[in-house]
Amino acid sequence: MARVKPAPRRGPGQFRRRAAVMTDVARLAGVSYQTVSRVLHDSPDVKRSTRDRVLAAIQRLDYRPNPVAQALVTGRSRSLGVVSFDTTLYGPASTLLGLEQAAHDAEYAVAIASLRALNRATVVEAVDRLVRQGVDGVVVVAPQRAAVEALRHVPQVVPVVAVEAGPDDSVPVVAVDQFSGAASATRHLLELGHRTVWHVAGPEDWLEAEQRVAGWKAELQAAKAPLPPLLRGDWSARSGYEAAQRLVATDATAVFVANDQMALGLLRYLYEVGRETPRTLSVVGFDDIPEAAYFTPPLTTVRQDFAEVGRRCLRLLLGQLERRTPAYQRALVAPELVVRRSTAAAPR
Amino acid sequence: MARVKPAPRRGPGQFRRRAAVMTDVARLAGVSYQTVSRVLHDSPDVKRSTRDRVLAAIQRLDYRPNPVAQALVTGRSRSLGVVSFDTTLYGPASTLLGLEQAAHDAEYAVAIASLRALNRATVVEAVDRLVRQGVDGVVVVAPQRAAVEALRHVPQVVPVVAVEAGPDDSVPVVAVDQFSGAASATRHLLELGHRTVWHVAGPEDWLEAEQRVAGWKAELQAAKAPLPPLLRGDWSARSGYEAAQRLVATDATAVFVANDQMALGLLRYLYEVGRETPRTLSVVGFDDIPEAAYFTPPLTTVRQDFAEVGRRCLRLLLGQLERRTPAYQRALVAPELVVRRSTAAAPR
DNA sequence: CCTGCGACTGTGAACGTTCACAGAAACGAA
DNA sequence: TTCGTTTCTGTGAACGTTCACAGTCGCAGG
Repeated sequence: MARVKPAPRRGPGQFRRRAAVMTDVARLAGVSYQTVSRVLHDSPDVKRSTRDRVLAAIQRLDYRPNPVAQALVTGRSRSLGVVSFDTTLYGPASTLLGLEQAAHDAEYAVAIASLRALNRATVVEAVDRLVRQGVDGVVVVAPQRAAVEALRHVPQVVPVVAVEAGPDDSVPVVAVDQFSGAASATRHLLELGHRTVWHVAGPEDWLEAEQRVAGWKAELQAAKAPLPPLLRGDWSARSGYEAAQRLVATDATAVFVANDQMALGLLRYLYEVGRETPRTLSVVGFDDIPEAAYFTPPLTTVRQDFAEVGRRCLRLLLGQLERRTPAYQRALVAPELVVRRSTAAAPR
Repeated sequence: MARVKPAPRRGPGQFRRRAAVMTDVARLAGVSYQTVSRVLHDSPDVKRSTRDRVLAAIQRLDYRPNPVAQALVTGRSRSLGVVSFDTTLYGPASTLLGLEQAAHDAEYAVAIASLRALNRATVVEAVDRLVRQGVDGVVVVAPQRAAVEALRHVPQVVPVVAVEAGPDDSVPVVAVDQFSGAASATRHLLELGHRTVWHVAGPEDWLEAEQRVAGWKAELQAAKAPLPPLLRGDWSARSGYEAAQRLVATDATAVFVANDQMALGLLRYLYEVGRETPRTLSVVGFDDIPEAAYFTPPLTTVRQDFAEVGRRCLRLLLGQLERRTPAYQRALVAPELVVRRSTAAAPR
């Protein structure tokens, strides 16, 4: 609980009045700097009265230890690096947010490095940059195959955990269970009586996209439903719009779209050509972006708890940091189907 | 250009092989650490041959200066702090991204601090946290009145610049010109022959919302159009949906909505009640989120160049950093009207 | 009265840099 | 030869902490 100080009003141009350091506190309290340090780390062997004097001096001078100096001597900075690809997308942005808040609670600082392009070199460079900056651990939020691939080539000088990295064991991973999410979306449509379910997938190099494809396929197989050809998009609304053009030429009555943006584009096309949703075609999305409830019609979708993903990442990282040994684990966060009005019973 | 090194494959559990430090380089090159330091800062007075030897040693040992040590001794960390409120929103997320990339180009690291709640105490605490962490400057991306208000109470130990802070002079500000954006949206509708334009505003405590209201009002006045009552939302699609309910009870033929999400909700309601857009009601949004082009109908909106905002912030901050004196300036980024299909000539 | 021990406190060095200065070569000029 | 310059290079201290150790003090036991 950092106390908020009363904000000395100063004229312009006067930055950086020298802050109190440990020796200042020591002098004021009439002890050595070491004793101050001991009080700070509440070491048991400081006499009660001494501790109180030191504490008073700290208060009086508004002393706060210099984290840079601490980092230099301990080799630990209490800071984490996050490398991410496009934090403008809802998923990565939410994960980053969850992570930052979890880190804050654990008193860790967060530094970011965003990638302009995604490939081995950029990922390695970004991690390297963060490590040199002195972070204690790195989280890579880059759910593309290329990122995971790149992770294998990141020198392991510091613990690394990946987010949404698919089934790869080279690094600990935290992910939403895309497979089960896709399966439940598919199952929902099947249970509404649709003979089968089409799928508009995300780009092949995105592991989440592939996991969703797998979940969809597995569920169809389990239900012995025919497997329609796969349609591909690139996550954008535009690509959903285009997928819809192909879709309306088929006898599809239900489609599971790999994210909400594409579902939006698809809905848009359906509307343009007068195909009523959900009467003639049921649509399920994925992500549950805040706008999904206001699509036309409100979108049935699969919600991912990104904040939880952030928290789990931190937990994994901290775990590694403490025992100084990498934990090859996977943490899976369960997604949740949110039924709205874009899905209905199959037409007959 | 950080060279990417070949990634030594190491077994699990072996973090942190000691990295080379300056004395290692010095020893290998047969010079003193000071000479190495000089080469690093390319000081003119190092003999050519010595420089080459040092450079070779640096290369050989893959030496990189330790930024923590540098920060300790120079008092500068080449890092920036960004405090932001909700980076899940498109605007803040894009600004953050632009900022990070600009910082990266200037070889500055970026640390983030996100606020869970927005008030004086949280803003002050966040800035304070970043400063203690050792950042050289802080950017506050929190376009609410409370944030700006809070900024006045932030101890000025370090340069601070605000994003979208409205017309307040206590701190340098970078902002998109909301006023002119709103004016051009309004003008567009007026030029289509609408008698007047309604407005669904954002929350009162958001300065951008107020600026947009002002721009809208000014344009109506300039055109001597009647001023309809103001409708308020909270940026969410839900609130746009609710505003629409009030709107359809009026004779409005054109509405300027303060952001795209609310416009989406509004569009949704209009559709539900069978009010055709744009035939009976023209709608303009604000932001141009990536999905806007896929709304039903594709949304006419005002695009904000957030990346540019990020770049300008950095420039301002760096300026202050160099001349050690705060610059009370405002940098205004021009927005751009993007006409799509949600606007049409007034019905007659 | 000394010794030993626990409780507490202080000192010196280290972390990896930069800064301010001092020192050594090299070289031409007196 | 000696000196003064110029050019280059090295030394010591500092930044603000922590770590490992070495005190000092009071008091009980022999």
